[in-house]
Formats: sequence, structure tokens, C-alpha cells
Amino acid sequence: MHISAKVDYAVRTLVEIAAAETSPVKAEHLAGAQGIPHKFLEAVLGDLRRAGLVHSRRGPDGGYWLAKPADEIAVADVIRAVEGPLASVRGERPEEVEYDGAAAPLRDVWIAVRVNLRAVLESVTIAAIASAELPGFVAELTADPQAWHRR
Amino acid sequence: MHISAKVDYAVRTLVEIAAAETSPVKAEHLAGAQGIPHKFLEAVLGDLRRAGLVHSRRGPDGGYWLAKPADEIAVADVIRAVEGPLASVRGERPEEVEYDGAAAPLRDVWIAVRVNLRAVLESVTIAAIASAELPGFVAELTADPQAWHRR
DNA sequence: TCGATTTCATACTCGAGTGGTAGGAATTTT
DNA sequence: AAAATTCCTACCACTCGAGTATGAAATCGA
Repeated sequence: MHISAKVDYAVRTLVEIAAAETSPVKAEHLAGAQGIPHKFLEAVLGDLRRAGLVHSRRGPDGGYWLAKPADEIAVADVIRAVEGPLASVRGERPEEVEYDGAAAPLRDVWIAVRVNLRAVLESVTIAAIASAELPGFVAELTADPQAWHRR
Repeated sequence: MHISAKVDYAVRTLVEIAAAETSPVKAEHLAGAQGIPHKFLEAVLGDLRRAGLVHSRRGPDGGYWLAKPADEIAVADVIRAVEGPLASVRGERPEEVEYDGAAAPLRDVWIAVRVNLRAVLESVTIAAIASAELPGFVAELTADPQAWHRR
């Protein structure tokens, strides 16, 4: 239940690329704009490239650009690109774990957790973040003051 | 977005205690019933005790029992007991992270993720798992075949 | 073709976290 | 007193997270 620096950096980087008026965008510029160590960012951009989310070119006037429209890249895609599956239980996928005896229904709980995770992460796109127009139901979720309270 | 062995073990252990007809329950029995290394389980039970979820007694006829009714212990409580906060971003709580520029709305996304995580984890109790009667909306979430598919 | 710029690949470090194991001390019952 | 059980401290092997360093490969302008 932890969002790593890599995921955080990756999403912010894609938003920055989407919001940039010039193209391609250099890693150095992205690192500066979002306060990310630039060599570390290069590794993240490598993951994004291998996952097919960005393209790149070397040399002067080189840099990175989105491989598809920003409204077709969900936050869930970014997480899968740099970290793997959205949710896992002891290293396995939720639907693969098996429980004996009284704990059997626990698998359904993990499945439900993943469903609710996906509901947010699959629906929020890079374009939505860049334009500050999150989907309606996400805005509703954050509207409740309880959402900001630290139980 | 990973559920550790410790959390998995802790929930299953509490369910097993709740479902046991004798009380108190010995660690050795719990380890056997759920297939958990028994010395490792002792450490988990120590966390649960320090968090006030179980009580214990030593000696022959010693063991562990729930510190409160099973329907007052949510899965979220168990996670907090053995792992800390439900959701964190780069080590900080979601409401504490700050973003500059285009990525500013990203904080709301993480908040929404936590809201949806809580929706499941705060509502499912140890009693519900032990009796295989999950809350209605959780059952609905898992009813969709898509929920079991591995995107 | 030269040189500057930038991405790309590889390897490394350092600390923290995960999933255990081992040995023995403290407590409780018989 | 003896047996059973929890409890405490320490340790270990491995992986992961976050970041750094070095240099090779590609691309452009001149």
C-alpha cells in the first residue's frame, strides 16, 4: 500500500511532458521542473520507453515525447510500466492466492481492494492531471473532508 | 500496492482465533492451521498484542484471544498494527505531499486512492471473514467477472 | 568529418525492508 | 519443581529502493 518514488516521478514526468509546449523535452528540463535527480529520472524514462509510453531521440534537439495521446495513458498504465502489477499478495496476484479453512473469504477481500484501486487508477489519465480536470467521481471522493483526515 | 506476508498472516491468524471454539488459542495451533512458520507468527502476534488487538497468557493453557469483539476489528486496523499507515507516497502521508506546476492535481489522485482503499478495508471485519458474510457492496465488487481478470 | 549534445547501457553503492531462525528468559499451571 | 508456553533480543540472507558514476552510442549543426 505504498506509492514509490519511481511511480510518483514517472507520473509527474509524463504530466510535465504533456504540458510542455516544445517537443521533444529533455530529461534535464524535466528533472529541473519537478525536482527529480536527473540520473535517476533517466532510469525511469528508460522504463517508460520500454513500456511503450514514450518515444525518444538522442543528440542536440533530442529528448522525450508521448507515444500516444495523453488522454489514453492512465495512471494504472504508468504503475504497471515502472513497478509491475497494481496489487499483489505475498508476491502473487490476488486471484492466485489460496486459503484453507476459516480464512477462505479473504481472497475476495483482496480482489475487492484491487477493484477499488483500479476504479481510480484506470480512470485518471495524464491529460486529466495536466488540465486539472479529474473525473467527476474522483473529485467527489476527495470532496469529503474525512478523505483528508488521517485515521 | 503490495500486501505483505505479515499482513496476510496477521489477518488469517485473527480469523482463526475468532473461529476457534477453545480459548485461548496457542501459537503452535494457529501456525499449523494456517501454514505459517511458527516463530515468525510469534513476532506477528507480538505486533497484534502491542497494538491492543489481542491479549495473551503464558504457561500451560496459555495462548491468545481477541481483545475485542471480532466485528469491531477491521482489516484496516490489522494493517495499521503490523505495517503502519494504509497508504503512503514516498514515505509521507498523501495529504502531506506537495507538487509544483502541472502535477499539482496529483495529490488529489492519491487521496482518492486512499479513500477507495479505506472503503473496503475499514468495512470488512474479522467477524465478516470468519462467517463468510462480507458486506454487500464488497460482494458486488467481486461479482463482476472483470474483477478476476488480470489487466 | 568534427565536435557538441543528448540518450542509453551497465555497474555500483548504501541503507532499509522482508521473511525468516535461534536461544534463552519470564510467566503460569500442574 | 517441572513442564508448557509466551516473550525478548539478536541475528541472518536476500531483495528492493533510491541514487551515483562512467562511458558508449546516436544525432545534429557547422
